[in-house]
Amino acid sequence: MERAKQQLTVLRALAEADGPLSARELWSRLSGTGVGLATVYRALQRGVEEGMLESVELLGGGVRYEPKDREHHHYFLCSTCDHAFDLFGCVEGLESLVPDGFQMMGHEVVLLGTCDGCGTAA
Amino acid sequence: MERAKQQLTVLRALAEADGPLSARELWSRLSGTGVGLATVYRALQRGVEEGMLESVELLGGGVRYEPKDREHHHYFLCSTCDHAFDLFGCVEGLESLVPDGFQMMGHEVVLLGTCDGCGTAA
DNA sequence: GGAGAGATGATACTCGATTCTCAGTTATCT
DNA sequence: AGATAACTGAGAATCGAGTATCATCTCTCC
Repeated sequence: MERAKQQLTVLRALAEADGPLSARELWSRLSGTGVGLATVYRALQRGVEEGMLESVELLGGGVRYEPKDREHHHYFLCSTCDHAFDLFGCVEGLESLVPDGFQMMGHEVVLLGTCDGCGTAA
Repeated sequence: MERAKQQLTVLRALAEADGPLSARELWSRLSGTGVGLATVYRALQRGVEEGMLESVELLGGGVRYEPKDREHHHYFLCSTCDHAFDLFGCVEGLESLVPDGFQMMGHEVVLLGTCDGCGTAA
């Protein structure tokens, strides 16, 4: 296997994904390539430091990563396969929910349900 | 201190809170009462089993708990004190974000920013 | 070809969250 | 009061995520 290029392998896999991936998810996708878990973490960390990746936190713990060049978007979390999918578009009227004295600096919307594959398979 | 009533103490503290609390948060609020952490976890677990409590997961890991009798609502997560506040009201237009073939069964909206206390103090 | 720097995989380790264990405590029933 | 079962607090044990370590490998430069 090639060395010194694992970082690229990691970034590429992330770019090809249809949503943010956790370190473990990413690692299992690269399992055939012999990349170590530590390398995945290192590549992700470096990617974030260099501004190429962004870490996102969704429900259920774990941090996931995705390329930073994507527009503002939200996620669909499949309760069956636990995979997160990007959703493009946003919602309105969030400001009206903010109580007096609170300052909203961002928001996160996560839709829950079953994805295409899991819903069909069931 | 009274025994056999710690479960009630825990449920009451949760009912009086202005948002979902994590086990630790709850424990620190009860620190004066001598309730043990294990007891807090036990009370929460029993509360969920008996249908009185609901566990919610927000960004940033940790599971939080709140009484199940509350209406559909969302949360405001303060990035300074890391406390979650209930927000009543909801948003529209979420269905339009769902891709073909996906089935939405629920949604979660979390507003991020600084709460009343933290914003004022800063 | 050889030296040095950076990258890598395997694994040990750390840290926090949650659960388990156990002996002592309390309420209930007789 | 005595027996029994449920409850409790403290601390040990467990588990998973993420990090640190280390010997090895690869690339670059000389």
